[in-house]
Amino acid sequence: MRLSRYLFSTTKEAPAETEFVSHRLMLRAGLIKQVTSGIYSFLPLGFRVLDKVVSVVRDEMNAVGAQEFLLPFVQPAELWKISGRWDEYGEELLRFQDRKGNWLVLSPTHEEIVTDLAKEILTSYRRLPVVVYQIQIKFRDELRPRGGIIRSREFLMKDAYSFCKDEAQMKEIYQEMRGAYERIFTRCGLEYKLVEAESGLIGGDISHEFITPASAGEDKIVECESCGYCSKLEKANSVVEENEGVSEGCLGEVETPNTKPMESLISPKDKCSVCHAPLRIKRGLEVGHLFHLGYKYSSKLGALFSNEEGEKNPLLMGCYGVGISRIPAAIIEQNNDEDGIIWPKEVAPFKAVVIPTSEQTFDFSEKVYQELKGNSIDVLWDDRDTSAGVKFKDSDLMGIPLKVIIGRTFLKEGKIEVKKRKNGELIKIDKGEFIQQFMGLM
RNA sequence: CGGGGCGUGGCGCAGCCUGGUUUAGCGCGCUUGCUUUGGGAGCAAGAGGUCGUCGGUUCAAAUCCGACCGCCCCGACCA
Repeated sequence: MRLSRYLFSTTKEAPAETEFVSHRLMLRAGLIKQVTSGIYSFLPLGFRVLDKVVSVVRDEMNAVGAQEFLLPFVQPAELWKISGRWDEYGEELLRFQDRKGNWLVLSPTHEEIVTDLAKEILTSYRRLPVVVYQIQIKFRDELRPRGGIIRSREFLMKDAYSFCKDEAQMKEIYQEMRGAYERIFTRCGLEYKLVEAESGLIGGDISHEFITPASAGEDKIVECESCGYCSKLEKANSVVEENEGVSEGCLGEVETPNTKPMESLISPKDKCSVCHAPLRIKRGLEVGHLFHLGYKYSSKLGALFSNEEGEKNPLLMGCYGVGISRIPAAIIEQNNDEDGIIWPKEVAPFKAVVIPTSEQTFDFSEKVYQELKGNSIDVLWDDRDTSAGVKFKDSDLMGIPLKVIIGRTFLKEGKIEVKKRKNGELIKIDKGEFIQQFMGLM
């Protein structure tokens, strides 16, 4: 893509009240633009990142046999009345009427409609288990949207639903999904913790969250300094040590008669209930959630299947969410410096930007750009008529992993420079060996 | 929903307290020209504003008062 024709805008300033790095940088680098409270446009650059995240998620979901489909964003009130959530959900559920006066909702999640679908098709144990997923807009009329895309009202989510015949099958699927999630977040360059969590309004008994450490996060997690025990603050257990310094290190599963649910705060006396090491509180951002839904929706909506004995039972359900539009923000929270964003390779909007810094190298820079493009590299060509400094600053702000600089070093030594965003490392490559060496850097 | 704050060219802000000498200002960005060009260049000349909306007070309102709308921040709640 030639930058002179790219719909983007970078700025030196962000509004004073934006307090999170990710929010500031997303605005400054021109990834998103706020339209109204909690609702954002993704500009081409931001959309590319989002799209990369989507690809990773899709890839890993497909790999564990989940099937992609698409459910409606606008749904009739009826199914919500049957499940009971028409009354339970409160004002977060945005409701409105069509011209005929029928009530509709902008879907905040899709359990009702997917259960209704499963009810028609999954009528026999022979067809189970099944996992379906979609990548779709959700709307939750949040009391208070915040942090830019971190907590928006309209957001993009991957939600998967599993239907099983029994607990054993369910457990298997749950583990597969967990594995897929671990790979998703690793590929996105995110550090994460898997913690036990509440399942809230979605329902169900077992629930785990993938929390990524970020000061912008809304969740507080408790982490053991020694054995890796990790939990949401409100679900955490601790033991109060009577005599200090008894046990050090991780002892694995131990009987802990003094175990107590943690209150809202931990004191220095609260120790890990597993290994008795000190605990600490961190802020984190929920990026993924696994729910064991049980029979809540299938029984209410009458989604029954026949088992081996010909008996009719409700489908055993699970659901699995990934907050896709939140992930770019989470990545930025963990990957930035004073110059801007530092995208991990897999989610970078472009892998490289070709920068001519002199009029005499402009034509040659286009050749290099075309050659990279010909090798299927997502590459930008900064063909703008502006100073080298501006090009470098913009590239750094936007977080492009590699700068391909063609300027005075090329004129003097015939060498193309490649500079890494992450550590500033500068590599000079001979014109003739450029492509081979560059591909080696990818 | 409770508490706090803000709405002024495309973006970021000042001006408001103490109404009129302000033709509504500054920085960034934008346009044109010249000089520049390896880390957000310089000079010169320009374009661009119903000061959120409606109403009130006043000889006079960006400025004071009221209502409304929108947005942000803290809290409770949530991917």
